[in-house]
Amino acid sequence: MRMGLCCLFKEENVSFRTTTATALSSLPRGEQLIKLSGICHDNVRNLLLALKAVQRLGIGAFRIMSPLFPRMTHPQVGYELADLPAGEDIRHLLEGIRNFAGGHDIRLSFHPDQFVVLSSPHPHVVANSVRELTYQAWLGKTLGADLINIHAGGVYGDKLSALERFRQVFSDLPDAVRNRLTLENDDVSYTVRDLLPLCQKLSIPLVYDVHHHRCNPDGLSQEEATELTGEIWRSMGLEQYCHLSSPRAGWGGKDPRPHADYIAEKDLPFCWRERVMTVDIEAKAKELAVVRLMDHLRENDLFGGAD
DNA sequence: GCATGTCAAGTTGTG
DNA sequence: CACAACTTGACATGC
Repeated sequence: MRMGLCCLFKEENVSFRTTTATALSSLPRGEQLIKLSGICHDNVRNLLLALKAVQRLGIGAFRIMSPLFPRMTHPQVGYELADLPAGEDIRHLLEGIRNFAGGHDIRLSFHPDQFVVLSSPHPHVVANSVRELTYQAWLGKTLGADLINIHAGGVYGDKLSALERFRQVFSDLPDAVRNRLTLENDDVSYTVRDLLPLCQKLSIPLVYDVHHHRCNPDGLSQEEATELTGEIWRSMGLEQYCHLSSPRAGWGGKDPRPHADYIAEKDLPFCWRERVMTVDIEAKAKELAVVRLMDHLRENDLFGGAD
């Protein structure tokens, strides 16, 4: 089992900067680009530090912050790498990051935020989403990240029509996006059972989030969901990807959806142990939570053959 | 200095 | 019907 860290660190001295469109708008274009250049340069240097920390800690996957290059696709203040004073340096660093990740077998992924919705009935929402995905696919190609994972989006009163809209948009996506796109079951709308037919038919890898499955059950057992989603990954020659988290207030609490600082060991599905797969750990204590879970598995000799 | 509210974008469920 | 949640730091504002 390969463990993944999501975006940020608790104790490692790695951080990512951002800026807002409002703050940028008050500057002339030249100063905007200088400011953005500094932020992007810092972020790329920190991404390399992040991967070095991940490698040192024995973590095998890393989810990259979507706004690594903040506001890059914004309609007013958007920009390209070539526009930035440090653009060439940044391009160099990106190449170094790809080599480091590839050389140390660190799997990289992206997880665009909630504004990326391909099933929306509103054309402008879909258009903005495709633009954002195109940016992330370019970044994925440059960095060697093979996965851009999104949710199926809104229901709009009828899941089947929403999924049909998704299917049509999906077929028209640029290759670089379509080759990386994966779908994940969410905690309110789309379950594994909802997504399986679409994913099987279009060969879209399905990221199985067991926490969302527990919050939003669909009649499938965890073993069934693991096997059925795993079959799609296997048929495409890819290592299966799953998500794991624990509820902040426990399973008896008011709302089980907010994530806890650490993973409760009993929340790791039994059938995942010994399985060849990547598991992103979604926990507030970040790398500390990943390391703690890996230590637990190692102490109990539950890590499978790969370790 | 420090505390606080806002920030591009969508959708759902709660109050 | 308005608003928080999803998530985090940067920035502007006001004391």
